Amino acid sequence: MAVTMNDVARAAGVSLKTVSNVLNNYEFIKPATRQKVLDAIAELGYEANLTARSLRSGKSRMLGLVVSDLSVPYYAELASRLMTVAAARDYRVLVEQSAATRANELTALQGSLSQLTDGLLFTPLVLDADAIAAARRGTKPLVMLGEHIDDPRFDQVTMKNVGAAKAMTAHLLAGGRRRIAVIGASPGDGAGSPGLRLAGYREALAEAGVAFDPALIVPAEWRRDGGASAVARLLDGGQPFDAVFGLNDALALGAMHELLLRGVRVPEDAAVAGFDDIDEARFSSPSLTTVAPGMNEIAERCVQLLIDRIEGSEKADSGVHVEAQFELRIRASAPADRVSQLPQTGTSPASASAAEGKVDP
Amino acid sequence: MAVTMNDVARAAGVSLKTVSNVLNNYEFIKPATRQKVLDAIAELGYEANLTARSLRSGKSRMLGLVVSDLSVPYYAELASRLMTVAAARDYRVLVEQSAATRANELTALQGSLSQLTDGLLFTPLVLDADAIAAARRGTKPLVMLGEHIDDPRFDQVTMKNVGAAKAMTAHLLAGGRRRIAVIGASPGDGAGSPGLRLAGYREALAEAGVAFDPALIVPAEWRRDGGASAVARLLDGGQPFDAVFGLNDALALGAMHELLLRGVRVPEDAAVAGFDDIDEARFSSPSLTTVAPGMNEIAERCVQLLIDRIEGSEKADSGVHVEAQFELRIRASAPADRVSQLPQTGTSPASASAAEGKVDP
DNA sequence: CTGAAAGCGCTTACAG
DNA sequence: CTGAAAGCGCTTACAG
Repeated sequence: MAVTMNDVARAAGVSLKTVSNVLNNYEFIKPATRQKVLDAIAELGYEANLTARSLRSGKSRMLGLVVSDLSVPYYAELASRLMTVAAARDYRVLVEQSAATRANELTALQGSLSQLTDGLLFTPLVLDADAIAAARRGTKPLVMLGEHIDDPRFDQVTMKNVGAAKAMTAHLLAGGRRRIAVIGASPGDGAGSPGLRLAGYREALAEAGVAFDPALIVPAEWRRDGGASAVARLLDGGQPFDAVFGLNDALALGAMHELLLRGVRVPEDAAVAGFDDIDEARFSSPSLTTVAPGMNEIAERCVQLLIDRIEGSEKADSGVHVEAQFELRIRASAPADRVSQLPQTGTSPASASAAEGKVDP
Repeated sequence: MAVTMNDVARAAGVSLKTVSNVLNNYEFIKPATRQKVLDAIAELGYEANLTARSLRSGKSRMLGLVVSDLSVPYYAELASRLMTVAAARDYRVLVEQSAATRANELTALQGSLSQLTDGLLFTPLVLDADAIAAARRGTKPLVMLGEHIDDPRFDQVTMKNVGAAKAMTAHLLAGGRRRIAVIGASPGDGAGSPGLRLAGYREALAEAGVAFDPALIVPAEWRRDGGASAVARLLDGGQPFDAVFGLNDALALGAMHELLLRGVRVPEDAAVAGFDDIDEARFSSPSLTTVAPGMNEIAERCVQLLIDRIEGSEKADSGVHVEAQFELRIRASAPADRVSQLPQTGTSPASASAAEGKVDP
């Protein structure tokens, strides 16, 4: 029913191979022959059957993207950009959600997703480098996204977690904050985004001569509700603090929501900072100070790296590691200068018993 | 290199067809034969080549999803759910972004997306029913999402736009609001989400005996920044209002951000309501009153309808139309009772000159 | 520069 | 219940 290459060949009076040559931009074709073929294609409305091409050539021009949950704003924004960047090189992106479970991450690596695609952009959250190396079958390219893995065996595109968290912490310290709670990590975390960002926090504290207090490090699921309940626990525990650093924006926004609900003023009683600079951060009330981790650069570099591996133009023997540049976005939730925000009031540490809220958005 | 059906057939001592029969759950196979085949599959680690299956059978077990922009929270949350629902029926979802341009919507309908998938979930924003009917090639099933199209030729899954907007407006009126600004529509809008939601708003006003004032209807791009700038124009125009109904949550959240920035108290000076109930709405400050449009139901019904069309179990001659049930989510930005919020202050209409902001989150 | 043939790995009539 | 053969629509060596 659909028009095939055979129909085109017949209409143009050439062989199948010649049509294929034209479609694949083979260079040594007589202009007249090429034109005959192009005319026939246009006249018949021929479109190549991608499935047949894929079966024969072994290439699908699809990239797989594995994230835990596409409804997480950071992943949604990343996926959207990845699709746009990939489309510019004539690739599609096929997304798979892992729900951050071991079984699903293994399936993503071994199952039909990798069969359907030419390579994978993988954000592992539970599998470690050895598990991934062991699970991997075949030789299709694999680029790691995020910071859970840091291993010379793998190509990897990340953000400057340590440096960015350090810069943000330094910003809060410069604003006069001394008891900065961290939401989304455990004191002992070493690897992955939580551990790296916590390390940056500690470096900044050390340079400023501020003691590290493990009581200020509050574990939480990296979602808005996780941030909210972490702050609730912090306030209920009576631990004084004058700033909250959510290790991603969802945590920070959830934290800010709970603070305001409890009557803690932001930024007067407690500054709030996040990490990711999702679109929502600009429009929260107060707007959220956060780290812009260079998402555009991440999207471009990882698609480019993966396609270069697929097409063989990137030949490095060991893993290529790319780190995107970050920027701080200073907004109302944690302004540069604490004093200028509060000409008359002065500062008081936040607590569960803070008075009626008053917010400067 | 990969294990093929032929290898399995040889190992099991049966023909290719028998292996195929086992894989496709053909019922009349001797248990012993089936077991031999299953053993061989397990031993060799055979996995069916989906591309070959797709080429031969003409079915890919992929659904196409066309939205304007996957980074829009509503679409991200919808896509995430669609994937989960589809996966339960052993289908994948391939997403394409149209950027709400005519050219891209046509491409999505005619191009390689429809070739790669067994059917399309399509959210048209610029194409109308006739254009879609004309552009459509072949006979692959197509289910419309959203309200831009309402045409008996097409299957369609929508929300109760009119009823939900009417209920929300009635809620605002019941709270004592009389000058309710609408963000995201033009006074003349008739069709699509803006027109339908505006119609619900007008019905509620009429039933309450409140006059419709076109000066309160403010057009805007359906994004956070659109909501913010629409409110800025409204305030700058000096038009008094005591509530803002953003026709989606992004608009409402952007509007709320701008109100608070200008010192307009929410909900004291102006209540704010939205539409969609994205996750963010629960965690804004104040939390956002909005319409939950039944996204789970929408996701389930549209995937089910599309797959039933693909597999032939849905045989209706004309378009099947499904409307999901909605619920109001009453939160702090527009509580049920205005007076209880303000025991001592009373009400004053918002204006650009409103005094220093004070927010009850 | 172009053609005739083989084959990617399945499913699908068609026999038996 | 199972087998041998054809064919989905391409690309890829191999000739010439």
